[in-house]
Amino acid sequence: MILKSQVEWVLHCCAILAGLPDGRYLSTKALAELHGLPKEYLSKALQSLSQAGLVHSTLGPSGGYRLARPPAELTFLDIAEAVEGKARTFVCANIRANNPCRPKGYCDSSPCAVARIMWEADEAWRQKLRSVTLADLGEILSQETPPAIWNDTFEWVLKRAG
Amino acid sequence: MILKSQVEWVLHCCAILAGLPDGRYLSTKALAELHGLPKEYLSKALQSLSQAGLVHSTLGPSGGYRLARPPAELTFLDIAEAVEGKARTFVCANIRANNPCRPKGYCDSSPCAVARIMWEADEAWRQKLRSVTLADLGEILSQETPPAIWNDTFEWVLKRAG
DNA sequence: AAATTTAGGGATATTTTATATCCATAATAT
DNA sequence: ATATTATGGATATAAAATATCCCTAAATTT
Ligand code: SF4
Ligand code: SF4
Repeated sequence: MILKSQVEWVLHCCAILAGLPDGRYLSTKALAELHGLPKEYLSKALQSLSQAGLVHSTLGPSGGYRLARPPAELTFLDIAEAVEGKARTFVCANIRANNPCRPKGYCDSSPCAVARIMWEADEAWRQKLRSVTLADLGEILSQETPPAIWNDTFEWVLKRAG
Repeated sequence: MILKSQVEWVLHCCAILAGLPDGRYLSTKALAELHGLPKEYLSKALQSLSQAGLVHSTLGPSGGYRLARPPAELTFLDIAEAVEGKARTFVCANIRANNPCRPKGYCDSSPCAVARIMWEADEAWRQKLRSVTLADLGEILSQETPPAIWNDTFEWVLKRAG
């Protein structure tokens, strides 16, 4: 069970978008080039963000994406779910229904303990991701990244931002 | 990102094994029949449990599996990891290394904030599963399952246990 | 001693998901 | 007008999950 690589991609892209000045847009092309990713496929991931309402897009030259909300209001969970979907990782195939000792037509009123416990673990994962915002990430990255690289990167980005 | 269905299978199987009297074994055939599962493929899942040291097996007629430890010492995490593997769900492809603004040969000392946060979420999932044992599960199931079904099931199981 | 039953492991096939590319379209900027 | 962009559909490829088959060695039953 491994997350799509698109999750990493869009997290990095959002971190960049979070540093963009108000009103500026950054294109798929620039984001793909900056991260060394296949442009067409990254585009699908960014479209997922757009469909989830996390980013706003605009067309034409100087077009691209910007965040739809302030970085403090965008969580890791928002972003991960946009790409990965909101489905739980444990899907219950209801195999207890196959138990030959069950009366025919017996219908279980609710999911059993196995499913509930697995879903609680899923929720713990979600809760952690819900507790971290893009603003938090930006703060950490700006502290940890060597200033030279950090500045060069945003200079590079601004040169390409529409 | 969805867990293998084998995870559900082995959790149910372990719940049954946990109710087995000391020294008795239950075969793959019986476990597959009880849950309505493909015997050969379930066998692979049970072999994973065996390789992880969670169950003990014995050959021949009246052979099969029993738990290797008391139910209170077997956690959901033990069981899930035996089948699903211990790898983290977020794998870092180190795409920041592709950043054209980085000096050539620059080597990042440690994983960045994105990876660390995602790994913390993984750990929250693990922590929840680590906190629930087969003994806990057995207690809940025995309370929630209608007594008639519960008793019939273990009668059925004991008739087939070696 | 022979026949039966079992776990274990290897090989292989099928189905589903993830990854990736290509193209047509409409909107926007210059 | 021309160039550039997001979007969505179609399709192709690679990888993983699901599943079956068969052989072996060990243990039990007869
Ligand atoms: S016992 Fe629980 S996990 Fe298993 S099939 Fe039923 S509801 Fe799903
Ligand atoms: S920035 Fe973090 S998540 Fe992204 S590639 Fe680097 S270490 Fe991995």
